[in-house]
Amino acid sequence: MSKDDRRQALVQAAFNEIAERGFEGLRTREVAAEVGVNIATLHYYFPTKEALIRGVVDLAMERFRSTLAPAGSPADQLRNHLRAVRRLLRDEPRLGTVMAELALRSARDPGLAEILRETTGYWHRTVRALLRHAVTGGNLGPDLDSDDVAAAVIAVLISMTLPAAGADRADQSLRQLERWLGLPPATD
Amino acid sequence: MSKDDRRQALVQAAFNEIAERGFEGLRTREVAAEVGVNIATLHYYFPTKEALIRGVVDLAMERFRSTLAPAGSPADQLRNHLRAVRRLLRDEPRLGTVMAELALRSARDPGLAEILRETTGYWHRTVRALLRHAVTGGNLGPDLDSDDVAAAVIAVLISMTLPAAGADRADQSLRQLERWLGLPPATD
Amino acid sequence: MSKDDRRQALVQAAFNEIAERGFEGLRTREVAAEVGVNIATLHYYFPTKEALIRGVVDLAMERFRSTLAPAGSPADQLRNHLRAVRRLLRDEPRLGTVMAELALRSARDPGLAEILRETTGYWHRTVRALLRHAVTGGNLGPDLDSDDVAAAVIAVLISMTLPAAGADRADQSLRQLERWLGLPPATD
Amino acid sequence: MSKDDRRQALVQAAFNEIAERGFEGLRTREVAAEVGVNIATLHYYFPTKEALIRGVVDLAMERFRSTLAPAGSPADQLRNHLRAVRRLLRDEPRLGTVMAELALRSARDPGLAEILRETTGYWHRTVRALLRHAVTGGNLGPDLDSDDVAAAVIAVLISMTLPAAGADRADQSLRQLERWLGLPPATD
DNA sequence: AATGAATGAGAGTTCATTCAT
DNA sequence: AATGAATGAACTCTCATTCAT
Repeated sequence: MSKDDRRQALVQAAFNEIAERGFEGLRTREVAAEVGVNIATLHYYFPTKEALIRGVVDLAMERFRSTLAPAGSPADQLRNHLRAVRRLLRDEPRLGTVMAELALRSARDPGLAEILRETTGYWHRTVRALLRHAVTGGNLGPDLDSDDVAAAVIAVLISMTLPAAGADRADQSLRQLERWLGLPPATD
Repeated sequence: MSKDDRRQALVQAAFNEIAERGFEGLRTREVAAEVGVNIATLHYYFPTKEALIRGVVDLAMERFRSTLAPAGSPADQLRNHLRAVRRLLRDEPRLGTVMAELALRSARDPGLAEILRETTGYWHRTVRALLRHAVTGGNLGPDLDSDDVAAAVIAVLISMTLPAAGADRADQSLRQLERWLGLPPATD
Repeated sequence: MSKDDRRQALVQAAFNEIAERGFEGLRTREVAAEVGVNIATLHYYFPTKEALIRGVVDLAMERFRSTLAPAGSPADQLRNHLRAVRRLLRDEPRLGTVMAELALRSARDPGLAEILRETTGYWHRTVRALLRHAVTGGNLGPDLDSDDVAAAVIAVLISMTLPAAGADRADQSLRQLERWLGLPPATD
Repeated sequence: MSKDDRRQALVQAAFNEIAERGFEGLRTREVAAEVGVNIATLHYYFPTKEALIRGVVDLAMERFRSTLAPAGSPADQLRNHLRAVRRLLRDEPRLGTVMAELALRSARDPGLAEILRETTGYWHRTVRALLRHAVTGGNLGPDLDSDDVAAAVIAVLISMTLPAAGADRADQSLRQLERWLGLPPATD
């Protein structure tokens, strides 16, 4: 197993632990055990627990950002984006959980806060661009190309990372969002 | 200081600690110190850390539920509710943080999950009732009285408990929500 | 309840706790709870845990010493003594347990060691006197009136306070002792 | 120092602590300090205090059982056994104390009770066999080959683990036991 | 005579981190 | 590159004791 593979395995294990036990329950020994290596080996790859967490942040950000890439014909990109995010959070609920954990932690971690701010900003600009394309293409009313709409879209998607509402609520709110955007509701 | 006051002081201190350091950083000694009592005194009031956390759950739920009570004339109740929640989370950002922490923790704590499920259910029914009143009163189009709309409203409000978006984004998304609901945007 | 009765109730409760959990598990709060009084009340009667233990020592010694008093006709006193001790330990196994606990503790408690030394000495002299009477009365061979025999008798009886051997072993050893002493074996 | 040596050192230190302070006064930190390691190191070898105590049980049982092995010509084995046990308890009084502590604890610890029951049973059978050999060899009257005699022998020896009687009493009772068994009294 | 409230000291246990090998 | 062994610091929780009432 290459050095990089092992690094990734450790990060992935830490990711899983955070998803299942929260930062509250994250134990480096558990992470090492999950990968089947000694705790000292973990510290060989990541000098501190914090460094390991940085690795998890990078992993989560990368996974999420790869979903943001516009896909499909311009006319469909907005609807595809909503569906892609919903599918991501449904198929990989751990990612949503970890991102929510990171969001809460960012209040005490300026470096993390900056990273999330950048990602959120990029996401906002992406959604805004999708709105613009949809308006331009005649698929959306012109009043829907605004920061406020982008923020609302993102708000609904972000709320899906918290388990409070439940999966059904997530579907309902997303459906309504699509109605407000004038998109035919998703059915998958 | 009465026994009940001290209990409340301890719960409040734990609440503050969770808001500032997360469950990850909650330390009973810190809670006791914040109230100015010995750690043994804390255990005199709450036999275990978990019991103290239960106290925090009760406090958070009570604070939040007291905001749900409809206020103002029926025609204004929906708009008032949105504003009340936004104001609550703006004036008391700790409550939002704690509730998000609780939401994440509920994935590992069935008892807590049940409590949140109940509160969310109650909230949903409340919003749904407000929508119905608004439709009945002619302030809202009839298609807006649905579980989907209630879920969307709640989703936007819930997203405000996570710091990821930032205060500005919260305002934007709420303003757009009010537009979609046909309510004049809040200005305070 | 008179002051003295309450004192006695506390001592008895402590006695029971020692018998059931050993000094290892003796908790003043548990003692107070067993009597139904506040822990502070216990400290009103016994300023320290050690003082309470002294009370238990007195109680145990008194109970045991009252068994030592010769009973029956001189010819039967030796056999009666053996039977009385055996019956005491069978009917009140807690007393044996507590006395063994005290014996072990005496290694670290000179005051207690002195008390046990006195009691043991008194017991030894008592048994020795019983042996002498039996010899004088012609019920025992003259070689059985000695410190060695008294010590052996007491050794067998003391061993019955430890649960290691089991009740059957206690009966067996006592029966053999009676044989060696030329007493008809006990049958009850 | 090998891993096994350190384990043994910790067990031996715990053994010493129990002998000197009883289970009542057994403190893991003290045990670690006696060996000169950190308290966390102790928990590296023994996850819990109870596991450490199990180690002490094993040590005590092994030490005691190794004394039970018959030694010398068959004609002398019984006398040698008595002398060996007496010498063991005299030279290593801690072993007697620890075994008495274990005996008392066995009342609250079924696992320990089973271990002691086994050891006592084995001891009983051993003594019984020695009695049989002595009778067969003509060194003992035939009536002395019985469970009752074995039980009496063991009772006298067990009583020596309790300090109540004192060393002199132990010698006296053992001497008398040897007389009853028809063995010339020990003189060492 | 009795108690509720409070505490200092210390218990067993955990955990991220280090270091010699 | 990897590990077994070790640790300092800190954690939750306990307990005998005190004190104002």
